[in-house]
Formats: sequence, C-alpha cells, structure tokens
Amino acid sequence: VRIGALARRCGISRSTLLYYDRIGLLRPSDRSESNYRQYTDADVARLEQIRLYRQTGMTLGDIARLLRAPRGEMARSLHVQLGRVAERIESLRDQQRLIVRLLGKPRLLEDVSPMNRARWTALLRAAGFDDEALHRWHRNFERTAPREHQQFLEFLSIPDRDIARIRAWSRTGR
Amino acid sequence: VRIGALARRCGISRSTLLYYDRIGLLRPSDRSESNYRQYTDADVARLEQIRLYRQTGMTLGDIARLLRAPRGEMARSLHVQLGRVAERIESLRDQQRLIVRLLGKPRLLEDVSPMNRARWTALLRAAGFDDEALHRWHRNFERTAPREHQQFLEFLSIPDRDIARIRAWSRTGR
DNA sequence: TTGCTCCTCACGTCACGTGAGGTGGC
DNA sequence: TTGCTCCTCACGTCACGTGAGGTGGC
Repeated sequence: VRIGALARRCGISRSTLLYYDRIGLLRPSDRSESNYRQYTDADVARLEQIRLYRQTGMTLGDIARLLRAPRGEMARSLHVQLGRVAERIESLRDQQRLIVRLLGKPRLLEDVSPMNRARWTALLRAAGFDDEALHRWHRNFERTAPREHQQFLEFLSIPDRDIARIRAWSRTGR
Repeated sequence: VRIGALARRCGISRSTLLYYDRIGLLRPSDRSESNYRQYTDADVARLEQIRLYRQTGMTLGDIARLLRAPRGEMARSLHVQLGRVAERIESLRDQQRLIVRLLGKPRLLEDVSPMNRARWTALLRAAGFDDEALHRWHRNFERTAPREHQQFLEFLSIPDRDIARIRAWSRTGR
C-alpha cells in the first residue's frame, strides 16, 4: 500500500509518515519501480502499534526503543509513562490553581504595574503618535505644567534618573 | 541591573532574557557604554508579570498581547487559558486511561511484533526442521544457554505462560 | 494534455539551551 | 595577565506542517 492511502486509512498525514521514515521509526519495506514507498502488512501493523503508543503520550524516541526491546520492557515503559502523565497533570493543576487565584484577586496583577511606561507609550503609539509627536507632547506638558509632568512620570513608575532624563529632553528644542 | 544579576534574582536563565529581548517581549530600557543590557525597575516589574502569566501556561504570544492590551483583557485571557488547561488535562486523562487499559490487556500489543512465533516456526519448517529436530534444537538451547533461551522466546513475543511451557518441554528427554 | 499521486529538499514552528568567538572592566 | 561578565551570531531541540520544484501513470 502506498503512502497516501496508508495515511488516509490511519487518519494521519503523509508528512508524518515521511517523517517516521526519515528518522527510521517506520521505513517502508519496499519501493516501487517509480520509487514510491510500498508499505507491507507488517509495516501497517507496526504503524498501528506506533499510533497506540503515541496515544499514551510517549515520545517517538521512547517508542522506537520499546519496539526494539524485549517484551518485558512494555509494562515497564507503560508504568514510566503513567508516572510522567501524572506529573504533567499535577503541573497543570498548579496552573489551574494559579489562574483561579488571579481571577479571584486581580490585585495581584494590578499593582504589579497599574500603569507603566511601556503600557503608556504603547497606548500613545496605538493612537498614532510617532517619536516627533511624542516629543511635542512632552515639551508642551513640561512647558505648561512642569510639576504635573513630574507627577505623571512618577505615576508611570519610571525611575528618578529616567524622569530627569525625560524632562531634560522635554526642554530641548528638538 | 544587568542581565546576569536579573536572571539570578528571578531564577531564570540568561538565554531566556536574551530570547525575550530578541522577540521584543522584554527589551531592557537602556544599554551601558559597553553595550551591556541595563534593566530598570520598570523592566523588572514587567518581567515579574511575564513570569506570573508564564506560570499559568500562557504562550509568550498570549502574554505579549495581554501586556499591550487594556486591563479588561486580563480576566478574559485568564478564562481562555483556564479552558485550555482543562482541555489539556482531559487529553492527559485519556492517555492515562489508555495506559491502564494496555497494562491490563497486554494482548492488545502482542502479535504485532515483526518477528513472532508463527513467523519463526514457519522459517524453521521451511528450512526442513520437523518436530523432532525442533525439539532437539530447543533442548540444546535450554541446556547450553537457558537465559538466552528465555530472552529469545521473549523476543518472539510469546506470552510468559507459554514460554514456561516450552522451556519445561525443552528440559524433558523427549 | 490534464489530474492525481508520488518524490526530495529546505525551511518554519515554540521557547528556549548551548557553544563559538570576541570584548570590557577590575 | 587572569577571571568574570557581557556581547552577537548560529545551530539544535521535538514532531511534524508547508511549500517549491519535479516526476510517473492513467
């Protein structure tokens, strides 16, 4: 059977089969005259087994090892895999718990930075401000209300040194 | 603060920070004369937030979007992420169930093996072995290398009970 | 000739990790 | 000079997906 037909029959993609061939996990036993891959019944059986193991979440490396190993390995590998899946679920549980906590106490996220420099400049840029416009805006602010400018920059939790720098830049002609 | 110190303080690697810089998720606000990255307090705060979201399992793309979005987005994103985590856990549950099923019924995996008992005896018979010769061969194998005999029978994916039977038979005089 | 299937590269993905080769400050 | 930290590429990982450019059989 050829690659396209096999892919359809097993509900996987051709590129998956091409990949399995490349890494040596499943090489078709034969090639046609025109160099088409020919999968035998034994190849198909091997693919079924690969699919089955794949559904347990094993990596292709695990599966390759398992398929060359004596049979006693199977149960052992499955147990190892069971452990890994359990670990993964545990860590996803941690994620769930964190999300719920954050949803319950949005303050955890809020005062990390209610409004900061990055967010602010992002807003201005999104509104169409370019560097030139930004400079004009700061210059105006600094000229008409220097104290409020200072307070505003503090409000953005910008470090003092940077504030000084920004205000100096706001006083220059360009 | 410089990249190495920041990495240590946050328990992440330098290369992570280099990566965040490259993709534009967290660019240090400044560079020293010698071109060293200088992270400001605001950068550190942003990193904390990124770490927090990262622990919910969001992708860096999600996080970048969230950090530029208006604050109302946060709850929505967290809900979406909660759904994704739940889905992921469901699919891991499927994996668990499959593994348990396979551990319970190893027959599901049995005769898929490329070399099995039927194929092997077929080969021997094709080579002219009859029952008598087969018995002699097994007896010899069992007498001279019992452990290898066991391994070989396992290699043919023969169930354990049958292996025991064959080896007992191999130890009899006839 | 047209459609369909097949072929072989080669490059992209995601979130980093790992060198390689070089520079700057004490 | 020695050690430490930093820099910028470039390539590797995992399990494929997606073209690009070309061939074979009806």
